[in-house]
Amino acid sequence: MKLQVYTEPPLSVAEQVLREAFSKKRFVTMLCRCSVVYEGRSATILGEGDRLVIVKPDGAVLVHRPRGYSPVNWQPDSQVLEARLDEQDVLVVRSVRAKPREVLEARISRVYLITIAEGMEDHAEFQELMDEAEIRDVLASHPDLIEPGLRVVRVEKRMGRSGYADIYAVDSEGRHVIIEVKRVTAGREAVEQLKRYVDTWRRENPGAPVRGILAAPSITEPAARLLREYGLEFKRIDLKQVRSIASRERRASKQPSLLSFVGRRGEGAQ
Amino acid sequence: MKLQVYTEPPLSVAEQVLREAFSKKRFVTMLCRCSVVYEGRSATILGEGDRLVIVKPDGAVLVHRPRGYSPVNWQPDSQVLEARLDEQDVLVVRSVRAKPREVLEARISRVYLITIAEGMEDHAEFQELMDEAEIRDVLASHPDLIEPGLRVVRVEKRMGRSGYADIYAVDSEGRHVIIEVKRVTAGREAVEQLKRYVDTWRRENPGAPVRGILAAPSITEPAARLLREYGLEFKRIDLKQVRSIASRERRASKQPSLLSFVGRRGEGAQ
DNA sequence: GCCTACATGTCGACA
DNA sequence: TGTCGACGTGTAGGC
Repeated sequence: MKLQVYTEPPLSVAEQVLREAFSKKRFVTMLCRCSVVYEGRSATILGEGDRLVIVKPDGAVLVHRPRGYSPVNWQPDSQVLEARLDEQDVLVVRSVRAKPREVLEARISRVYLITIAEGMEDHAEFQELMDEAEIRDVLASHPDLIEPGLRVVRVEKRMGRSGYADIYAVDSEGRHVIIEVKRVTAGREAVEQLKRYVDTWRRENPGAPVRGILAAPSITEPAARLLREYGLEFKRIDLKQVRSIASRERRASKQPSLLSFVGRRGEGAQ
Repeated sequence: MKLQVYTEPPLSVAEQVLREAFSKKRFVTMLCRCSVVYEGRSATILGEGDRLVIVKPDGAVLVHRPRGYSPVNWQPDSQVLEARLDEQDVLVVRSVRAKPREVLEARISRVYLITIAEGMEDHAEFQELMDEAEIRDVLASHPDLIEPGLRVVRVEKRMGRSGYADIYAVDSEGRHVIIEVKRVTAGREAVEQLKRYVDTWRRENPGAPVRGILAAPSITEPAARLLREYGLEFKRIDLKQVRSIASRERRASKQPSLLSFVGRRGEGAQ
């Protein structure tokens, strides 16, 4: 990786440096004093202050204030990147995104530092464990975790136009069961989602008995109330248990090497 | 703002620099080669590659890959920040968040650049224009945009436990009208939200006629179908019109200076 | 390209 | 603190 560093460059120098960096699609970070104007789906104005501005090779732009996780302004990607000196000796960095049409402008009055990185190498795989799909798969292959005697018919079953039911099964008494899985506390929205699937199923299978089960580590009180109102059911999922099954089955089937990383420290979220 | 820049520091130097920066709550950016392990609400593993690591004074941590808007790993805030040299001469940066308990570890094999910023000054106001609240207020003060003869009774009316209806009004025939406002294309979720409010209202006012109107710039086909099914209505909102009214009224009432920024360039979304 | 649902979503407001 | 809803949500996946 090659790196260029410019400390306190005059704005005219910064302008040239940024232009070249943008055209050559470098990875740019800039500590500067700037104000920001954005207009697109919404519109925002941010007064002057010290910020970190990041411009990535793919045109992603991030403006970070000294605090917080979220960028105050950004562009997920941009097609046009410009740097120019304004009439009043302000360095204007302008980023335009085509669809939706969005414009972001940082008006920079002072540059503390610019770094230009060329040839950042990053081809590593990103592995996510315990996302909803994995929980769903564990439950599908161990339906007893939900209810004894449950027989899984299908995972990710399309429910007409309503979307996909996570698990579609038949219970010990032959009733159809639609199961919606959530990896976090289920709120009202999860209940509505399950309700939609059950309604769709009922419409397409008039008269046939069907149950709806919301499977999640927990549920909010209002959501539980709504669930009862709709005649649906809740099944608490023990994430620890699911985790241990998932990691065991991953160990048995997939890349055992990577997994050794996990579980070495920390005992997981409570 | 005071700035320290370290180019290609040995890991032992980087360790000391980071420790001091963390303890003194500096704003840190680091270009480095690292792998990342995260465990908390979920768990992830990221192999080695060149990344930008940001640590903010409040403990926010961001790890950015060369592409894309989203950080690949992060910590919205953290209570514990450590830097230490591992047995195998790897610089480990560990960030622990208390609630929920989440741990992020970057294992750094090489440091290209560290910058430590002290005293970043950023007290500027962030102004958002045309968020849902502003659209709602414009519609509330100009109900004719929704329907002639509409009389607004209340804005942000609490609907039992269901949440808040954006606008609560009475139409020209004396029927109650519940209006849900959306800033963007309304999907199924918006329809269900409105339905919930209308249902709640009906339960608390049995027999009284009530209408539900979804006011949005557009609506997805499935959502429109669902809306009809529920006996609710859709009213298309002309964002341009709302925008011009909002900016006119802002100009008349509030800070006219800031507003001069907006509208100078760009003609709005798409 | 539309639509749906997930996300370590984050964040703010309010009961 | 719990719960809810907005967000310029971003992002992946299906059709």
